[in-house]
Amino acid sequence: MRSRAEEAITTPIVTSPPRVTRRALQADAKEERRQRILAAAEKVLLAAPHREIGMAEVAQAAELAKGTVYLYFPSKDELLLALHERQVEDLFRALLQASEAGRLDFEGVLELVDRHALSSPLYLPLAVRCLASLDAAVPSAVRSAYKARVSAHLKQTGHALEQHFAGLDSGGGASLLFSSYSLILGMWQLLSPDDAHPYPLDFRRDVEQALRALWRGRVAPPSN
Amino acid sequence: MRSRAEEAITTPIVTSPPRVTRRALQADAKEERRQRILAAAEKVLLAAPHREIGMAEVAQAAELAKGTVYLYFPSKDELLLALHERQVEDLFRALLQASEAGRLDFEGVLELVDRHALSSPLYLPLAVRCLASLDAAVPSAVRSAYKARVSAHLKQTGHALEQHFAGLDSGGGASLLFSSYSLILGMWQLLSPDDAHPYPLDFRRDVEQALRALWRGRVAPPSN
Amino acid sequence: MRSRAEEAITTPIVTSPPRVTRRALQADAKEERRQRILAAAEKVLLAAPHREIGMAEVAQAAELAKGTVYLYFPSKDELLLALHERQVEDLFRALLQASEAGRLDFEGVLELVDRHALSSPLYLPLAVRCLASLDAAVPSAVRSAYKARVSAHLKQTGHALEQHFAGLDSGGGASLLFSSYSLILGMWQLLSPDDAHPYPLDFRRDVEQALRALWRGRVAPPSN
Amino acid sequence: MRSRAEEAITTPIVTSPPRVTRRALQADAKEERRQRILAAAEKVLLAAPHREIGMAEVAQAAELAKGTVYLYFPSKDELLLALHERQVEDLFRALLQASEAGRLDFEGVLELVDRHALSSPLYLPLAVRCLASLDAAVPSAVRSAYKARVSAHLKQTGHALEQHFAGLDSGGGASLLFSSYSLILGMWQLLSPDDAHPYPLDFRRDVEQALRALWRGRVAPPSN
DNA sequence: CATGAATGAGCGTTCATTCAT
DNA sequence: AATGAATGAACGCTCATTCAT
Repeated sequence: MRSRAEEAITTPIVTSPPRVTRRALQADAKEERRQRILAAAEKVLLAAPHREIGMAEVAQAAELAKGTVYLYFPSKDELLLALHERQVEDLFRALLQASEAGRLDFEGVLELVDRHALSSPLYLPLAVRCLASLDAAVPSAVRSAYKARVSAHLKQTGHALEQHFAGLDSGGGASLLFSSYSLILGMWQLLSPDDAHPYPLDFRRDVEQALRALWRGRVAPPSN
Repeated sequence: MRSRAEEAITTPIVTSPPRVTRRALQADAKEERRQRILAAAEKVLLAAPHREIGMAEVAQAAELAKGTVYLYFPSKDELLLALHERQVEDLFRALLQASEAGRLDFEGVLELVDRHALSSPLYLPLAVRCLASLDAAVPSAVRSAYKARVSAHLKQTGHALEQHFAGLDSGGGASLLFSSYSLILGMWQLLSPDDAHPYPLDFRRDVEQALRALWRGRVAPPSN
Repeated sequence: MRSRAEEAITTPIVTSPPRVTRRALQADAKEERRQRILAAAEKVLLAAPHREIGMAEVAQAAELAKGTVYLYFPSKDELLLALHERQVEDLFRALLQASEAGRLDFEGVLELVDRHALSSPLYLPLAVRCLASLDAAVPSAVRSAYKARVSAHLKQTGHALEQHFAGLDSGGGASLLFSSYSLILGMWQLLSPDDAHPYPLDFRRDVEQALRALWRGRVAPPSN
Repeated sequence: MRSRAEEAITTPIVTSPPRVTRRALQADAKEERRQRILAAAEKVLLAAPHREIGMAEVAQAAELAKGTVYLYFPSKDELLLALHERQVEDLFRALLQASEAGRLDFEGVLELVDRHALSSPLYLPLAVRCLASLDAAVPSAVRSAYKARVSAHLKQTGHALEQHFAGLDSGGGASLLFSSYSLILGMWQLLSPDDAHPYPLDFRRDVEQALRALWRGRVAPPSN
């Protein structure tokens, strides 16, 4: 590593930009790179949602060297976890927006879940893969932080849900969301991994039916 | 083949074999050896339910050579699948017995599910692992056969379930079992993979709560 | 193993056949089995002349157990060598017959070589395979015996050849046969191993051309 | 990149790198490493020309990790093929040089063939091994490219040969070279694989005799 | 003689990660 | 910060041969 003195010599001219701005710019650039890598991983994964992808592929798709990827993500598992979390947050964001628009009823939630997860060729395979690696390969600090963030989303959206359904007591919203999510995850694993039955055939319908029952058992019976 | 008389002469005293049969020539001895390998795999897996085990470990635990294991199972994935299926069948068998004893209500099912799956350190991790490998690594013929067997169990137990709950129409029993199973599988993945929260703490309770809601939404409301 | 006394008891009736005949019958039966195994190996090999075959395949094709094959051939290499030698002897036998019929000129030899080796999908691949294993995997005693037998054939046929060509001195016939054989073997390896150029296209023609030159260089110029 | 001045400061005394470059970053360094691996393979092979070598041995001999070898050669078969081709090219290069020096008569060719192939403990065993694996284990694109390169060499040297021998028509040179090569390859397999008769005894003499006949049959009779 | 279950050494290849440049 | 060459542990599977039955 080069000493400060050296640096002063080799970068003699560019002195100007104020510290804060510079840092901010760098931070922006860094975040941009991160997103670019995630986008690359997503692209690669979309081409073959089931196959386990390699870091070389991701790096190539991001037009970066393999080593560079490791400057932004400490491991493959955490890279994939970050991608997964981005998708989770997209879903929660959509749910919150629906909540603000007063459309957080069963149909509204189902539609968003369908759009973000059920119909995405990526969401559920990636979710399963990441959950499997969570405790085997991810440092516990990272795992805990991830779980805490998801919990917070869950709690927040759960609260919103409780506004819409009188039958839900405090915490009941988060709990309902959680079990709904579990249900979807489990059903996908039991139904989807089959080339004979491509994705959306019965899966969408079966999930809807089960979710409807689950919600009916929790809150005042929905339309059905 | 030697006559009984001869046998009496040449093996005069020792009636039962002094040691475990070294070679499995009869069909039942072969089945026994198969089970022994499965037991060995189970033992190895129990020591570290999360880690991916190797065939060498299994062979060693079974006191057999690596190649011998491959006489009984064509691949690691199919060995694990067989182990998983054995556990699945144990559960279904227990459910059928409960059905015959007229105890196939929610509490009865929950208790059996708890005993066989929730409380087993093996069942759910193995289930997830096998489901993940089902389409990636298992020949489609084997996959289809496995699915068909499980479907048959599901249908049979579903029918039995429909006897107990007037609210279930034909096929509703299997469907309810299926979504219950999905729910458990999903919740396990979301909750369990954490060394900080060892298995049975909240998991059991949360699963019960969610299952109860699911069933309540499907059939005449259970006790709760 | 059973004692003589036991044998006397368990095979009480069949006493008659004279020793010699019996041995001869057994020897015949044994030889028949040997040939049957060789035929099975040939059949398997014909199905895929390039692939390395397994003893299990041979045993199955011979409708015998794997272990039984080892009662007749001490190893896979020697089994294949025996098969190869049988083909070599077929060729030599045909050459001798041609010699006795006075047709051991170039055209006659070429025709027989073509029929037995060039046109056979088995001969040359097997020859190369066996030659490769000769010193690596075959006991030296077996190797020497094989070489001696082939040398004898070579010498005998060489002598016959010398009758037809005044230009050949003593030993020249065997030498010419030997180099002809080498030429064919080498050309096959350089030309054949290609899916793009299936066997008989140019190979036959090129071999003939080269052989003709070789013979022309040795003896009084042949017809061409 | 650091300026010369800087370098002078940070690495004040030692001018040339004290040890072999650890990383091959430049194209020529990469080529050098490729050659080093080939040299290592050659060394290992020389120790036991018949035995099938392993990549681990090659890597160890090259003082590299096993994985590194795979950065330069996609498979063992292609590594060996590259080594073989290097030897083939050495031979063709020598033939061309002889041609330019006007010494491409029979004696000249024989001497070069002797030096490069017959007397090398490596050349012919490796040639046979590579020819055997060419269609079984090498991607067809690689195979075709290899064959094309050898064909080009053959054609070029064949043309040169035709200058020296009036009796050779167009294409006759390549054809003569080709059959000569076949003859050598075949004779080596028939004669050499024997520990009782180490290489150079009769082999050299027999090859010469056969080649002489082959050439005599093609062109104006050489001295003999 | 016949069987076929059991053996176990042997190996090429991948790929996440590191670190010299 | 960026690169990409180097690393090396990890592993499932085959199959010729043996030998208990």
